[in-house]
Amino acid sequence: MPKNINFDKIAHQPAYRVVSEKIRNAILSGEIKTGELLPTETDLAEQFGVTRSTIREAIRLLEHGGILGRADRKRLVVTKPQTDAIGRSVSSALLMHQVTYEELWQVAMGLEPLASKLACTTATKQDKQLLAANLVLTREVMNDHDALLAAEIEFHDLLAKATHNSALLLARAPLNELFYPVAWGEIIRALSPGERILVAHEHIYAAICDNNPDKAEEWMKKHMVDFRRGIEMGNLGFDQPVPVTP
Amino acid sequence: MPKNINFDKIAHQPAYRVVSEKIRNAILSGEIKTGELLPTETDLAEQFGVTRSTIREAIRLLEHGGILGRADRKRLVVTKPQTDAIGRSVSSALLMHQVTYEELWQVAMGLEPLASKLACTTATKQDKQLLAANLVLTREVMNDHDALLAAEIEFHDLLAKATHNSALLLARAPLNELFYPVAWGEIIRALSPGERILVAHEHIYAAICDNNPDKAEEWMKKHMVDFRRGIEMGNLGFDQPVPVTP
DNA sequence: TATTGACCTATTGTCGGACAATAAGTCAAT
DNA sequence: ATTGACTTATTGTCCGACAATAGGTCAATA
Repeated sequence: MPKNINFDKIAHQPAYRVVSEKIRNAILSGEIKTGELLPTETDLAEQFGVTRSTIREAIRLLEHGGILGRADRKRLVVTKPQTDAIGRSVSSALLMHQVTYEELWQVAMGLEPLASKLACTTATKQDKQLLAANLVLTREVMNDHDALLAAEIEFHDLLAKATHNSALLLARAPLNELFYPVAWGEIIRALSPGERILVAHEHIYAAICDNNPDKAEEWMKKHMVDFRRGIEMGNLGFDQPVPVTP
Repeated sequence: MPKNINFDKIAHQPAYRVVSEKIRNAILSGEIKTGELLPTETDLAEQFGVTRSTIREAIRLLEHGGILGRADRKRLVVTKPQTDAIGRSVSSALLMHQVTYEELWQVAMGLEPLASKLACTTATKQDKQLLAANLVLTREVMNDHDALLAAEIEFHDLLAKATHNSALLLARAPLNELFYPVAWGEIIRALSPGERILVAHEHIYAAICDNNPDKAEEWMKKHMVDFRRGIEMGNLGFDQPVPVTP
């Protein structure tokens, strides 16, 4: 038996990780501000005392998280990660966990009514205008499946944006990315529920304009329950994993 | 004025992106299964017809999302992204958006009561045992601020895991990562609310064992409202951005 | 004046080769 | 069954090179 001495596992990080962390910290701590250009690769290589290849690997590591983007396709720039950028990572993760419609719906049930409620007090005039425009659009494309799907997704997205809550936006990113496109897509093709969708959206919109959080929340709940029924009636099993569709 | 002909912006992707996408698709489509080793860098370079450097950059791109990890610190292996891996990306994003306590609390209000409710029907014996053990631990470390904080965070984490809903786990990752550590940390140091925390946790646990979703949800809501009051009473403003603490 | 063109420069994307460090495997010795 | 010595495969890092191109400057042109 070994003595009961325990050494900590020593943490030998490869250089590209170390560099990546340092850059990440510099960005998060505000040392390099959003919108600023990152030094050129050659500069960085010199500063950190490593080769350009190493720097490049470090940069790639950050690029995926959306912290770094490119201004004009050449120089790298520090960016606020947009929800869709981060959403892709999350979606990949969920797909690999074989997330089911049921699971996503449960999250939607937690977040979407909340978004409706919050939007009542936070929505600006512009937010409301965008929502109104979306309603008009929805009515127009009622019979075009693809366009209707896009409009439906946009409505929920606009609503979430109207909360001006970035945490909420990020938390519901997978809904935009995975859930609605696939699930609503199926439902719309199978049941043509355009009218029902529009009615729900209109009530939610009205509630927001009336500054009536309870009503907004309530209608969104109804809308989501309706949605669930749609899935159940369609051929797609509610407890099935969401299929991979690139 | 230019003629109203519009060409699509041509999408010239650098090779490392293309390669990264191809590997990503191969993984998501199940062509390479979870747990399998990725071919060696030299192999990949040959297969794709690019240099090893390019392959490496492509790999780094995926590594950040947690799709790739390493089995034994050498060969790369395909992994299911764990919540903490993805959580770090999301947290970075939120920090850069200067997310406030208020925003995170709102999300918590949407997700945590939901988790409590769901856990009632999904928690296994083992889940309950873990929760019970956590309660014992909490009682023991009641006066040790750091340990209490850790136990409190663990309780919520265990609860979320008991739902066996990966979408929910991922959505609430930033709470674990950002919100609780910082906010609870402050509250615990300032108010020593150990007793109140324990009582709430015990009620939630009891509700789960009784299979009483409404009660579980209700107590979690109370718990979160309590939490909010704690923040408001402490010196940290509720509408302040969460500080960057690496 | 505003667009075009020619030119130069800085920076990224990609290549190829090189070598050290180190997991992993093999086989013999204890 | 563990240790040790040896070999091999693979990653981490370095160096140097070059093509492609975005950006800037400045003159020529309509």
